Amino acid sequence: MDAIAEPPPEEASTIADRVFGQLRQAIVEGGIAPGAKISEPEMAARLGISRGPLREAMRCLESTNLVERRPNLGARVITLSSEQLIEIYLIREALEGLAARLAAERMSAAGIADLKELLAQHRAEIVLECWQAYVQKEGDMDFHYRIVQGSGNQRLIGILCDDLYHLARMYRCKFGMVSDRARDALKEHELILDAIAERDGELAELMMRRHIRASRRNVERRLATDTTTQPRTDP
Amino acid sequence: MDAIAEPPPEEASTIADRVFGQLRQAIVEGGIAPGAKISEPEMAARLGISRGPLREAMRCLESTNLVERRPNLGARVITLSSEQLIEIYLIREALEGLAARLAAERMSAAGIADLKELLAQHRAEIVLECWQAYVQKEGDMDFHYRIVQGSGNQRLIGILCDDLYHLARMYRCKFGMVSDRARDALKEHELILDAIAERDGELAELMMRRHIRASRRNVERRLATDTTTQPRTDP
DNA sequence: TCCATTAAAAGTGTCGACACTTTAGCTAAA
DNA sequence: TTTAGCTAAAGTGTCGACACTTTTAATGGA
Repeated sequence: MDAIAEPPPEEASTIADRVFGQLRQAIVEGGIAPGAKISEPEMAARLGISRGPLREAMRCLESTNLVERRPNLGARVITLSSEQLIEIYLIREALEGLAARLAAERMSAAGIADLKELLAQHRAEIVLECWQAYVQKEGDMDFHYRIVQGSGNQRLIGILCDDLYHLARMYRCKFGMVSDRARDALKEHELILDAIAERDGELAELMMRRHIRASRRNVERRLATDTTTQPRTDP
Repeated sequence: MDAIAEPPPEEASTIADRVFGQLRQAIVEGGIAPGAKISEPEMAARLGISRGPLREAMRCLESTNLVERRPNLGARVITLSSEQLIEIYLIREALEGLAARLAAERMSAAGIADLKELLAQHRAEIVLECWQAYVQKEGDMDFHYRIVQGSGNQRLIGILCDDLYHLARMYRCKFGMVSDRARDALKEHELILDAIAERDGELAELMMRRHIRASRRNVERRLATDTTTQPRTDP
């Protein structure tokens, strides 16, 4: 198996940066299993680079909480627990609520129009019966991603888009999340966008928090009852 | 001048980790000026190490947003703007509000007792007329730090204690913040702690958000009127 | 057979050296 | 004098090699 993808079209000017992106993608999408040890000589050989840039990339992965490193013992991909997933939902509720409020105040009219188009497209997909794909595929994250971008708060964008969203995606790839909440989620997205379009920051924040809270409770319910959503423990 | 402190008592087992801590402290406390370029050969020589571990430490500093690195151009300490300071306050309001709510639900009785003692000590200091020191010295941050720790949310702790608090301290070292809000802040702290002690998460969150909002507005007011709090632009 | 000791192998941490890029300074022409 | 081009210096990015630590395997004794 070839767990690490080829250098993506947009080439980073330095090997360490490129490898960081490659490894992050491989980890998030499951190409490198959670808990797996990453041997520096082996990985460097597989990537055709030396250990120097690889170690720099590993440091970045450690800083973004995708690998855990212990001195003299090496690095392992983090393992996913349902507790950590809930932790992330709680943080997202707080931060994306803020993002929605700021987006309502500062997002450009063009950005809002784009989002309306995106939601229209999602609505069409749901009607076409392939609606399971809505939340499952990156449609949901795409919506959230754009609102965070629209907040204009660079540090907020960094925390959510550079760190938490990759983790959230990792969970989605690991647990086979097939959401039954697509219709509700789309409706909630529309309410959020309406509030943003009317520049009602207070309402946008309230709606976003309620939306993420509903997602979290949905996950909590599944975790409590459905054993198939437990993380697989690959040998 | 010797901008970089000696290895702190608690020795990290690897050079890169230790140097990361040293450089972070030097940057936060102003030993290395904002905007200053960090030359790898020069810094490595000053620290008596080679460039390998230094580069790893720089990568970590970049991940924590304390330095900005551009390929082939080197790394510079970030510059502080009042806009970014406000960004941080907004994020803290959201996240520490969450932390206060979780702390009210999960903090140990012993932890609450310790906090009460801390506030009593702060109250005594204020009465002793050296009350300017309260917010200025790390007393304020100490209180916030413990509440975040009390939340038990590991990822929340990481975001606030590993990243944002160092930035906040950097701002405090740079702008000569002599707060006139010590008495108000202490009162607010007491209200927050009361809510936590009564396990009233909703109220604790509300009070914490209000407290941080008040701090932000205080800063905004100063930034608007007082030119002495503008960041110094060292040559 | 089982456990302790020990030697070898693998792996991480660190260093010095080299290639390529960027910058600074200098020369020369307009 | 100014500016364009060129050259040398400095700096970053990358690599291979070595030292020390951890793990594995083997050997020996009980």
